[in-house]
Amino acid sequence: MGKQQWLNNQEQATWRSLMLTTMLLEEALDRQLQRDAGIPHAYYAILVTLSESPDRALRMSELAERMHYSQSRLTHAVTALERAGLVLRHRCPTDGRGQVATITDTGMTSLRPIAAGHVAEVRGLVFDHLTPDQVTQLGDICNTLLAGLDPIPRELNGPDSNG
Amino acid sequence: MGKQQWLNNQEQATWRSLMLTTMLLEEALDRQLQRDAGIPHAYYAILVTLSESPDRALRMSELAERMHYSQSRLTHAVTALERAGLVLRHRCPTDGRGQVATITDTGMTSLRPIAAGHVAEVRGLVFDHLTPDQVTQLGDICNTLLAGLDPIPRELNGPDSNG
DNA sequence: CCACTTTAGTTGAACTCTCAAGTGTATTCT
DNA sequence: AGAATACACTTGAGAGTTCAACTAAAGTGG
Repeated sequence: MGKQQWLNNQEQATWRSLMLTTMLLEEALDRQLQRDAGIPHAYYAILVTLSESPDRALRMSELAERMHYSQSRLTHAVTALERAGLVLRHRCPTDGRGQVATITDTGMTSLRPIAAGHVAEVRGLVFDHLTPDQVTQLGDICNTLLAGLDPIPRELNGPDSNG
Repeated sequence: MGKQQWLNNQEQATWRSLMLTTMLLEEALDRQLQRDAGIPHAYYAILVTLSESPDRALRMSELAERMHYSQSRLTHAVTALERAGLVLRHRCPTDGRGQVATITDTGMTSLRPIAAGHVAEVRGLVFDHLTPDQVTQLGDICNTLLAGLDPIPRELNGPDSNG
């Protein structure tokens, strides 16, 4: 009746490889950053996003949306980064509810060597092993899957279809 | 000198897509299993591995190695699964240090519908969107990366090269 | 202007995982 | 056999995440 229910052998093998690869890759990235910078990968990503933003600052909600983190996750993370002196938080001037997170000078200075080490790890674990064609294939596959995974439409705010 | 240090534009875009894809995928799998079965994806994987093993049982260390989990992680996980009545633990008869984890009848019975729901999720999020060629490409890419990521050689215990 | 609802963000508890230390059982070496 | 070492597993503390309240400020409609 309709859709096939189970995975065939090739799909099953691919699935197990994919799950193992993503697990080991995330662990390797976390280990490297924790060892060399004392922060997890998720926190590093926050610092990078802030460093690339105008005035090195973003509203908490805007930051959460870009990172695809929950607000709670972001609050906890920014609290930790603030304790570490890498980020500052202050009230938003135009909206009394809002907070603006800013990466500090210390944060910016720390980030350069951390990013270099991280990129070296990414090259060494991923891109050094793939052909240009494979990079293209991987990008295409991920973008295809993102269309189904990402609740937020990318590149364009679709018109609301309900209401 | 020598190796290129930074990622080119295509690599950077691919990398961001990959990180986002793996994050959203893991989150979706965890959410579905937590909602429908009350356990996280990592625990589900343990149950599956046990259910496929002879006598539905494995030594803790053997299980940890197959899952690529730390022993500590596995101990905590099995403790939780035992509390839930899905797994049992008892002393290994041939080695007083060892423990053998067994999936219970309850665990086996619960697993069938849980697995069906999980597979449906995997199909719906991944394989329904990919062409057969893409599945092959993805499998090849993952296996390539695993060679560099996986400390344990697969399919063959290589001869020990030290000593 | 005052209730009602929405939005922004925080909080705290529960859970999972990591890391370092600890317990107890084999194994090895002399 | 006895000491030293290695192995299997557990424990507990700390960190990061989720989830369900909760606080407080905007917006909305009478």
